[in-house]
Amino acid sequence: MTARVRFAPSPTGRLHAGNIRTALLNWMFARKMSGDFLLRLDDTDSERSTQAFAKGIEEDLFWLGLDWAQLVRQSDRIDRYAEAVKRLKASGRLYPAYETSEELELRRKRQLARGKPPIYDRAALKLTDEERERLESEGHKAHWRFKLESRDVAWDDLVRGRQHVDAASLSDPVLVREDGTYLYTLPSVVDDIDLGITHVIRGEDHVANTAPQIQLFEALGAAAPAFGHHNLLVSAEGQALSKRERTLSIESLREEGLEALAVAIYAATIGTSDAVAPHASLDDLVAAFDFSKLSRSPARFDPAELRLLNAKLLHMLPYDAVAERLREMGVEGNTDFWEAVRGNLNVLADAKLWWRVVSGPLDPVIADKDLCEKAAGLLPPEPWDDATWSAWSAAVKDATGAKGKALFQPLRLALTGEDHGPELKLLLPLIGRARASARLAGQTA
RNA sequence: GCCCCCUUCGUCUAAUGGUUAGGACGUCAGGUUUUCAACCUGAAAACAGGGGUUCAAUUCCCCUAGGGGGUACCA
Repeated sequence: MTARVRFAPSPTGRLHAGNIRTALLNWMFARKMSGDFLLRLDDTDSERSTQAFAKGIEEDLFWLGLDWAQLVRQSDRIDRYAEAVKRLKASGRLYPAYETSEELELRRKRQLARGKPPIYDRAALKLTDEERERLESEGHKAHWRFKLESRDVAWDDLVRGRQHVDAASLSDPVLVREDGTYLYTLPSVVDDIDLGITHVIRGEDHVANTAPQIQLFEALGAAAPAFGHHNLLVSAEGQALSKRERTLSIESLREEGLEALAVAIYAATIGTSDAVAPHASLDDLVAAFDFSKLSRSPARFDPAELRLLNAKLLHMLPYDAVAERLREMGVEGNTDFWEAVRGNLNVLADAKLWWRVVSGPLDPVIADKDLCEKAAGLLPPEPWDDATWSAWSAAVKDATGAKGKALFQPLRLALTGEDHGPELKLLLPLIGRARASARLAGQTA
């Protein structure tokens, strides 16, 4: 049996770091098993779901390099859910209830105050036919609850090992609202059955959901898939990742200019025993991937650490990997240029700065006028290569008596306008004699 | 309130009833670059606290503290 997994975000916002960790884990598992990775948009909540968010999610995944074999929208599958409801009603597992949510909330608070677990008391189950009819005739509409079997539900979790949840400690989940719309649990299970999902890989926040869902799979006559619940991400400060955490949206990380690969490696690798380190591609990560490497405690998502990884990744990337994107940003340098400057980049767009340094125009900074003038006079004729710099700078040293920092800083400042950067040995031939000469004279070039 | 999970260098983690508790990132130092960055080498740096069990506990048990998750007509 080939593995089939799914990533099922609800399009009620853009993807954030925590979401893509789930997506990545699913995708990598599918890759490793040569299985299918499906994208399922859980858009049954028509109030909060939007087309724009759905589009955004697809964009984010595409950017990260996660491709899906199939895209499914729950809003297209309402008929299937209705059919499942019919079957559950027929088998007596779904029962109507008439409490309002305000009423239920009040009841929960009372139970809590008395130190009791806030579990639904199944009052609706005790309603007689007459009482139900009266409620209906008074205009009350029913919502429908799934009647749980009071027993221990166990499964072998892919990451957490043997898990037990006592269904008796859970409320019977509402599956259908008064207005006929469905709550997460039902569509999710129906889809997993219809789509032949073999492994459900999701965040730890779903552990308790798994028990009712396993019962639902069984009530619908299907075998439950395998489950794996990964650790969640927390902020750099160690606090829970808020769903509104704008700074950690994938969109914002992309806008910051970070590499998709760095973001993916970071999100997939923190909280595992694999080192957070650059890899040439996502596939390099797949080979080493294993659920047993996931920690069971929350991992910190630290943007500062991600930026460091991004820089390290850039430093090892070959020219071919970035050539097209460099051209798109107007950087026409070739391999020589790339290899000279990549070690000084934090984000790829920094290459634009160094491209301007080698191709102009640029305002030089003249820190030592006398030295620069003498240096200009000593510039050898072209052609230049990477031996030119040391010969020339030695000549300048002899002529001026300047050495060390006093020699190199003024030259760097004049030639590049910056007080730091790639080796001048490599930069100088790229800048060329004409520009170097002009800049040493304080002219924009 | 109750239930579940977790706690090892600053961070992500490895291992183990007896170890100099290992690695990676960061930090610091040195080297290289007659400058800076990049790069190379090295160093400092941890078993949350308290009780047990044991010849021996970071490892097993209990308690406390802290963190995370759940307890929805959210997903």
